[in-house]
Formats: sequence, C-alpha cells, structure tokens
Amino acid sequence: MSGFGKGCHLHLIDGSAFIFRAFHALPPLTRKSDGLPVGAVQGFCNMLHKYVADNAGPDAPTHAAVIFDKGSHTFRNDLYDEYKANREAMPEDLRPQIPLTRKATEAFNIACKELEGYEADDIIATLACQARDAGGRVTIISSDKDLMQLVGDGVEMLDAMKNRRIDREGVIEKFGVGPERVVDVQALAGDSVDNVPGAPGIGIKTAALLINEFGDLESLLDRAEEIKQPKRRQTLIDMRDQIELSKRLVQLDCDTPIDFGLDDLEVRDPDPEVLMPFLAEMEFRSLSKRIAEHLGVEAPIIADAPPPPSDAPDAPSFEAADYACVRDAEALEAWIAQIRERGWVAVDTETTGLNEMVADLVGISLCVEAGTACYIPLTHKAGATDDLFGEEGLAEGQMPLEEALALLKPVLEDPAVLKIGQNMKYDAKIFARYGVDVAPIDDTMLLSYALHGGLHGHGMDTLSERYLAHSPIPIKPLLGSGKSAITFDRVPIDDAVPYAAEDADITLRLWQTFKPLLHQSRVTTVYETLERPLVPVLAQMERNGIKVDRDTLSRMSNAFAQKMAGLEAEIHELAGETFNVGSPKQLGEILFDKMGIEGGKRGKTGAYATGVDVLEDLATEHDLPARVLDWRQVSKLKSTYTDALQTHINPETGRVHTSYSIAGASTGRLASTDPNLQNIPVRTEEGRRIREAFVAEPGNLLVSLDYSQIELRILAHIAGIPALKAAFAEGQDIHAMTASEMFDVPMEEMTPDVRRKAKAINFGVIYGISGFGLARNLRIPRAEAQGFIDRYFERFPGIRAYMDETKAFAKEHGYVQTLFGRRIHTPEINAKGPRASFAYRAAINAPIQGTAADVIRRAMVRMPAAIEGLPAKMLLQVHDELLFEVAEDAVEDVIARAREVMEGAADPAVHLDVKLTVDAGQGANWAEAH
DNA sequence: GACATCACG
DNA sequence: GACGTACGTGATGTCC
Repeated sequence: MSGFGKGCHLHLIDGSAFIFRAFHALPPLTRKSDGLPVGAVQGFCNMLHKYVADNAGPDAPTHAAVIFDKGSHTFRNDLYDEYKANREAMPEDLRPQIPLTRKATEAFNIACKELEGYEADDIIATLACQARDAGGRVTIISSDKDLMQLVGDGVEMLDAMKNRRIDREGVIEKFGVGPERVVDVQALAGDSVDNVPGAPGIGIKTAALLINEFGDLESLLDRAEEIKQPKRRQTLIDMRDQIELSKRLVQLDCDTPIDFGLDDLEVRDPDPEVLMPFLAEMEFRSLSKRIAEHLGVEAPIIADAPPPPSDAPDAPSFEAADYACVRDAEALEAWIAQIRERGWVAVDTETTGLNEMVADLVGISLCVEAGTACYIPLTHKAGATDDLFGEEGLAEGQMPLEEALALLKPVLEDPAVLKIGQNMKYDAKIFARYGVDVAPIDDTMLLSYALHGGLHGHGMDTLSERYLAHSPIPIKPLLGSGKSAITFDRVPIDDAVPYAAEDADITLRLWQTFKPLLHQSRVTTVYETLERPLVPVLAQMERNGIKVDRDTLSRMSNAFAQKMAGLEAEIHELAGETFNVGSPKQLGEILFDKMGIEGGKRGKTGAYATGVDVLEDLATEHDLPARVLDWRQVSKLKSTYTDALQTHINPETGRVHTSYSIAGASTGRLASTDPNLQNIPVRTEEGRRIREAFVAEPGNLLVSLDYSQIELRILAHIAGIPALKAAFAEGQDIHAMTASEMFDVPMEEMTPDVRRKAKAINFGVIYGISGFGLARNLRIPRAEAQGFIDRYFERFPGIRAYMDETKAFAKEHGYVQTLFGRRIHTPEINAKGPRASFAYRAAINAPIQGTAADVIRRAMVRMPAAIEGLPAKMLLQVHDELLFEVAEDAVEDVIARAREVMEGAADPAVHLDVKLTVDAGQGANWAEAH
C-alpha cells in the first residue's frame, strides 16, 4: 500500500469502552491457576475476535487501531480541576486487567495506541481528522456521544453493541444539531458523567433550540440580551465564563502530538505464534479453540483443565461432527448401550408443532458426548407421493414408533440415567403423551437461567452462539415460512439428521459448560430447588388445563360486538366523520387536530399519545374520549378474551392448556403464554365476568388460594421495618397503618382517599420509588409527591438503607439476590444516563418480586406430595395465587393442606420475621373462587 | 416487525 | 440540577 489516502478505510476502536462493556456484561471469571481476574480480558478478546471475523467483506477496513486512555491527568484537568471528579473509582477486579487488554490487542496484531496526558477521544479525533483530510473513510467504533462531533465528511460511528451506524442524521437525532454544532450544545447542556458544568437549567433540548435560533454558541452568547425568557437570559449572561470553559472541555483536540502516522495502522493478519500463546497464558480454553479453528491452526494445550463431566478430552468442532441416522433396533440398542455406560444422554424431540398438547412425535435425537449424536426418524412422511385420498405413507428406512419407544422407555425412566435437555418441559410433555415419564432430568435452559438470569435470554440459539461460538443450523430453510410452511414430518430425513442431531449435540456441550459453573457461582441450590423440580410440576399443570365454557364466551362476544357497534356510531357522530377507532394515530388526529383540543403530546414516533391517562383527563371535558375509553375496554375484552380464548380450547379435552415459561422473566416469576392466563380481567366488574367462563367439572369446585400482601411482607423482612412487621403481626390493614403513620391520622378516622395515597406509596417503594413516578400515579404535583417520599423514609428509615445497600451491592457485583440466593444480574447498573436509573429501580424491585416468586415456586414444588391421594388438581399459577380443581367433598381438606404448604413455603431455608398468610376462596367458576 | 395500548400481579 | 421514570409480564391491532 502506498500510503493512506483515497479508497482507504480506517477503523478506530474506543478501547476503554470495549473494556468496560466486557467487564460489566460478563460474570466475574478468574484464571484457574492463580485466581487472577480475567473476565474482562476474555470479553475483550471475544469482541476483538468477533470484530476481526466480521470484517472480512469487501467493506473491510484497510487500517485499524484500538485507542486507549492513558494517565488520569489531562489538559482538561488543568482547565478545570473538577473535570471527571465525580467519576467512581475503577472496580478492584478490573484494574489488573487493563494492561492485559493492551497485550491482547497486540496479540491480535491490531495497532494499539495511547498518549500520556490525552484521552482516547482526542487521539481518535486527531486520527479521524488526518484520515479525512487524506480523503479516506473513517469508522469510529464507539457509542460515546462525545465523539459525535467528529461525524461527517466520510466519518461515521458504529455502535458495535447494537450494530447501528451513526451518521450525520443520527447525530442530529441525538443532539438536534449537526456534528459541527455538537460542542456548542454540549457546552450549554453540560455533562453530569464527565462533570462538565454547562449552563444550569439547560438541557440538550433547550440548548439545541437556542443554537438553532442563533446559529452558534458565540453569536448566542454575544446576543444573549435578545433571549425572551428572563431566567434563561440571565443564566447565559451570568454563566458566560462557565459555558465557554465547558466548550473547551468538550471540544476534542485534533492536534495531539502523536508519534506515529496513519500508515502505521495498516491492517495485519494475526500471527498465531503470538496470539495462541497469549490465549494459553490467559487460560481461555474454549476461546483459544475457537480462534484456532478460525485461523486453521492447532489449539494450544492448556494444562490443569478442570475435569469436564464428559470423558471427551477434545471435543470436535460442529462442522467436523458426523451424525448418525438410526433406522433399526440393532442400531438403537448400540446407542442405548453407550448411554448406559456413561449414565447420561442429551435428548431432543422433533414434532409436528410447537403446541405440546397437539403436536405429534416425528423423531428423537440423542447425544452421548460432544460430536457423537444421532437422529432417530420415526414418522417422517414419504415425499410427494400422496394418493387421491390424501393418505400418505411413511418414508422408508424408519423403525416403528412403538418399537423405538419400547426400547427407549426403560432408559428414559431409569433413575440411574440423567436425561439432559434444552427446555425439557416441552420434551417431557411430548413423551408423557406416549406413556413415557422422563426422569431424572437436567435442563440447560434452566442451568443458564440460574447462572445468567438478567444477562441474556436462554434459548438454544443464544446460548450456543454465546458459549459455544456456534450458530445452530436454522430451522427456517427446512420448514419454509408463511402459508407454504411444512411440518417437520415432511422434512426429508437426510435434511433432518444434521439439524436434529446437532440440537442434541449442542445441548450436551452446553451442559458440560454450565454444570461445573453452578457451584462456582453458588447457585446449585437455586437450580436444584427452584428451577429443576418445577419442570414436572408445571408439565402436569399444563396437561391438566382448565375447563372453559365456550357458550358463555360466545354469548359475551356477541353482546360486546353490539355494544362496540353502538359506541362506534356514537363516536363517529361526535367526531363528525367515520374513522378507525382502534387506530391511536387517527384518534389523535381527530382529537387534537380536527377538534382542536389543547395539550396533545406527541410520542417519539410523532404520533399523539392517546393512552388511558390522557383520555381520562380529556373525558372530564369531552364526550368523545369518554366513549373511546368505553369502546377500548369492550374491544379489549372481546378480542383478547372472549374471542381469542375460544380458539385455545383444546378440542380433545375441552380445556385450555397454557404454557408457562420458567426462564422468561428475569426476577424468577413465571410467565404464561398461548394463551396468557395470568392476565384474565378482574379489576372491573364487566371484565371480571370473563372469569365466569372458567369452570369446574360437575361435582367439582374451583379453589383459589392467594398470598396476602406477599411483596410488602417480604419488604418488611428484608429491609427490617419494625413498624411494618408489627402491623402484619397484628393483622392490621397495612395501607391504613402506613397512612396513619405518614399523615398523622388516627386509624379510626382514616378516609379512603388518604389510604389510597398510602397504598400508592407502598407500591412505589417496591418499584424503586421516584418523585416523578408517584406524582404521575397520584396525579399530584411533583413536589408534594417528593414530600410524601421524604416523610416515608423518615418514618420507615430501614427503607432508605435497603435501597442504598441494594444499589451498592448491584454496582459491586453486577447482580442482586433474593433471600433464597437467586441471582438477578443488572448489567446496566453501571451504565451512564437514564439506563442506569432503570437498572437501579429494577435492582430495588428484583429481590422483593424475586423472593415472592421463589416462595410460590417452593410451594408449587411441594404441592403434589401435599395433596396426594386427594381428588384435586393444581391448574394455574398467577404470581401470588394458585388455582385448583377439587371434588366438592374434598375442598376443605385441600384448602387446609395447600394453605399449610403455601404459608410455610419459605421454611426451612429462610425464616421470615413476618408470617405469610393465605386467603382462600371456592366456587363453581373462577369469578366466585377468587 | 415496531409501536401503542391495555390486561394482570 | 437535568436526564426520563414507577417493577415484572403477554396479546392484540394498526401501520409501514
């Protein structure tokens, strides 16, 4: 290459951002041999490898460098000694890893640059300017807003996390001005993270407004007298020096005295002779294997590896794996022998659909060690050979389903053979329909949930990509999509084998990866008491289903349809034209443009907001929004409940079978899908009637047991609030007690309104209270809401301490914990900006909501044994409620036993200072039982 | 497929 | 002092 110039493309990676991201995104990891923390280094290497691997295309960079900060004192500190003064100290675990990330960059043979006394941003600015002036392109890999001033003229940014490019338009979207005026806006708005003062009372929005009006900062300051708002005018006049200082702080230096040139940054291939030893030194086993594979060299042998649960010393790559197709009893028996020899097997089923209540078994995959897997096709259809009667034969070369199941059943039910699956509830339910009761089990999805809850999803694709660096064969090309989609039994066996067997292979490798980590992360008990044992319990509940009366729903649907039609006519009449009432966009235009109602607020997409709270405010003055609210309620009830629910009634059982996701919610709660039976209406009279359609079989009753105020009780325990504990012990009305404390109203004189306020505050505390949130909820001025909160903290001082401690814990560890040891990761807690506030509130809430979720999980796990022998079935869980179907004469027995289990569910693992109490109800339908 | 809305705890 | 805010979910309809 003859020097940097036109046609060249320079990539500049913000090294510090990479390190911090790697550090916070990953669980702590130490080097086995000496305990040196290396998690961030590993994450950093992962990102570099991904970066290198992703940049092979025609748009590949010709030049690249990773830029680091160096030294804590920069010229900005000379300008302003408070610059970055409120930044928190670097975490202890991260400090020793910083020099290692530099070594890593060099090991990857990527230029690694820094300059004493200068921030990485200034070096990036200098290089970007040089490259631009030479006529080349530049991509800055960072999402730091301070770098946005450099965008334009061939310079772009790339947010590697979101894989989003930020160009001139992106900058305007963020700052309201073009890149050349970004520093002016920043000078006015300041930056709390870097402690740039700016002008008090002016944020980005206002700053952009002013700059756009006056052209640039200098003109604005010179002509500050012309500003109409008196306060703003005075601020700009008084604060001129501070604003000008701020500008010098945010302005990047394009002239740093670097001692190298663009030509030194030419992209070079990594040298395996250097890279491999470095990875070996770090003891990155799987990463070095992966990179060795990518470079086509031998992976280094890293001594002192922890013994994997597999006896396979070197797992073959997925590409090299050769999967078997099992077509007869003899071959299957050979596999079964291998399984018995080892004592475990990864299992995966292929079926005709996602609904386990309906789907039929098509084939089974087994894997006994990494790379050694098979697929047993069972009911694949022959190709396009259907005859006139639509009868289709089975494809050739499959063993009879019954024969295969007869051979496998003893193994699948053998207590000495562990069956490993990814989302085993699905497979267990399928097998159950064929008379096979799979046990014991391990579930890689649940292992990941216990280990990484809150960090990422736990689907197989995610886990495989993250932990095995392998993208599973996608199912789409096999099945097609849309109308022409086929079911798995129509996939040719030859195509099915690699796909299906690979799933079992991946599952086994994930198990080998995760299982040893359980102990290290101290979540073995969580997995073994709260996750794994729930699988058979939920499988049984889902198979039980709940009887839903179609006629009741159908009648309600008709009534709703009539009511909607009437309301719609009224609404059109009021609007003076017909429009789609269900379209928030059209409704907004009618209300705020056509009718000219004041106070329409536009959301981020530019459409008017027309949510309930907006319409409720308008409804006091206008009829139309009031009618729309009515229409919406009816429309919701009809479409989501009376209509959709009917389609979920299983024709064979006459019941509705929901599916619970165990690893969906980050806090440990379950989530119900297809249909969601955890959000059946109850708060309004009209909605509650939907529950009349959920009925018991003749001779039975529905029995509902729910925890009373479980989250507040847990809060009282965790935060140690004597007043709350005492109130619960005495069985007082907790919201009334709170109100009495806070507003100095004796309990006898309590009014509903005062109690309502206290209730909102109690909930607010659980949610990580803020003045703004409470103000909005209660529709009171923010200052008043803040006053309530201050008073609450004064009266219940333990709350404040709990919040502070929880926040500190999250910041230090990257996760928070429930009383039972469940970890909920909060990777964003150390982010900057509003994301951190989100993470903060979620971190406050997670231990409370999560502990409540753990409690009911424990109750559910114990429930089958507790009601054994009684004519009762557990049907549904709704977070703090369990619903049973019970023969009439056994109702009292079941209530007594279930209540005992639920009230004692925390014991013996945790002794709560506050007792848990359970309310019970019964009736012919769910409305009566609740 | 994103977004707005609304049902639940 | 200003960001943009209540926590956790799933399903539906509109609109591009």
